[in-house]
Amino acid sequence: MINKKLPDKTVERLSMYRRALLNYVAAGNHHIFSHELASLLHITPVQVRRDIMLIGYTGTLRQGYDAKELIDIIGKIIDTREGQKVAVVGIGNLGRSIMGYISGKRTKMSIVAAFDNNSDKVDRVYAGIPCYHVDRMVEIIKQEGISIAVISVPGEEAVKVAETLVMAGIKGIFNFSPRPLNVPSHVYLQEYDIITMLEKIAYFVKKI
Amino acid sequence: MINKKLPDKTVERLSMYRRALLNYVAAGNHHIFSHELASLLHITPVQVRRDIMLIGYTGTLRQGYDAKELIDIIGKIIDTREGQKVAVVGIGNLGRSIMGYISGKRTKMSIVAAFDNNSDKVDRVYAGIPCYHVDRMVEIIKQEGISIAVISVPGEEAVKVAETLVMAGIKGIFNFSPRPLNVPSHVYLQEYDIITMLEKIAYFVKKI
DNA sequence: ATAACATTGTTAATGAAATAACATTATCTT
DNA sequence: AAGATAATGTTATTTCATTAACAATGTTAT
Repeated sequence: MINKKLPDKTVERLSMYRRALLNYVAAGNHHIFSHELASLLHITPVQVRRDIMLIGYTGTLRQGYDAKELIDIIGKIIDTREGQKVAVVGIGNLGRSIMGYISGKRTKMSIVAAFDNNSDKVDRVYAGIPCYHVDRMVEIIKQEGISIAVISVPGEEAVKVAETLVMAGIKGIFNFSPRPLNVPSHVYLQEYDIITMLEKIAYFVKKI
Repeated sequence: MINKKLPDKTVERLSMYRRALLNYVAAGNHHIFSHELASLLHITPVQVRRDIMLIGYTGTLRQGYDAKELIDIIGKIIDTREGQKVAVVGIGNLGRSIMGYISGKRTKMSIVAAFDNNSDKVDRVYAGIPCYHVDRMVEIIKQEGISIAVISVPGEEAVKVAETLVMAGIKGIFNFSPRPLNVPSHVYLQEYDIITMLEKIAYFVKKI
């Protein structure tokens, strides 16, 4: 189908389309128009159609899109057949919150390991996920075939953790710490700095 | 100085510049070149210079920028004199994590109230912040003059919470729930969907 | 059967962000 | 004193994302 990389923002929306569509189907619906899907996400219909065009799916003129088919196509784009394994590094509130979000959801991703350097947390189980000491990161990541890691440790530790993750062969890193990371180009890095985003809101609130 | 709105991404970087500069100054430094600041954030020097140009500050040719001055200027842009008050709605792991991030930090923002609908949590204090029942949101927000709210409730409750916040006169909303919100244009909305971002990483990891 | 309509799919235009190119200038070297 | 250097500040270009315009077409109404 499409082997070309999709635009960043389109991929984000595909994930959101899928979730909205799963609800929609669960409510007993079958077909959906671009303007309906758009209104579920509060975006424009044309953006929906454009995204759907990019993934090579086509609807029908008077019925719109078949919701189930669209869900499947999006799954083929985002998921891998076997599912991707995720590790969470840093079992503070944020780490636990992410573990809670995902474990038990019907996504193809699964969190299979947590890491922390606090011995009180090591060898316990959080949201069904075993917690190991960070010293065992490389070992476990290789052994389990984990491809994605979430960094939710304090800033001071983030750089070191990232280096270890890269060394362990991780493919994607989701960094919530406030330290900008530097990773080789074969590792996909997504950073999100909550404080910065709050400060951005503060700025625009001032301007309103 | 500049009364024109700055670009979104520039504001984000300003926040990150400031934090990097605070460390830099704390380490005893005084002046910084664009390429040094850039390397702290892993971005390009030209982007740093452009951002700094946009805020109307200028460095000196052979010394670069005065770190303290730059910190002050950024403060004038982002902060308000009295500081902005923030509420967190939903005291799950994510809510607590955000409260922990901010309370006690040297930012001008302060979290002054938390809300939850779980009576076990109401009337307790988390990270120094009192937790009220969601039914009292409008009252407390008005009384305290809270301008920004973080929504960290489960999806099902998010829409209702947002409506109440808008009604209470909130100016900025930071939505972590997976439900897209719809707010009037005088409210600044920042949404972040953690699952979606993880799925995006999954996609790009596949593509690498 | 024809016209009006509602919807999709696609191309074109616009806007925002990042990058590149380059002009300027204070300092240092010789 | 003249030239080289290393930095800034700014304009121009490119790239990416969104929005607008519109052509194509199956369905419904008359």
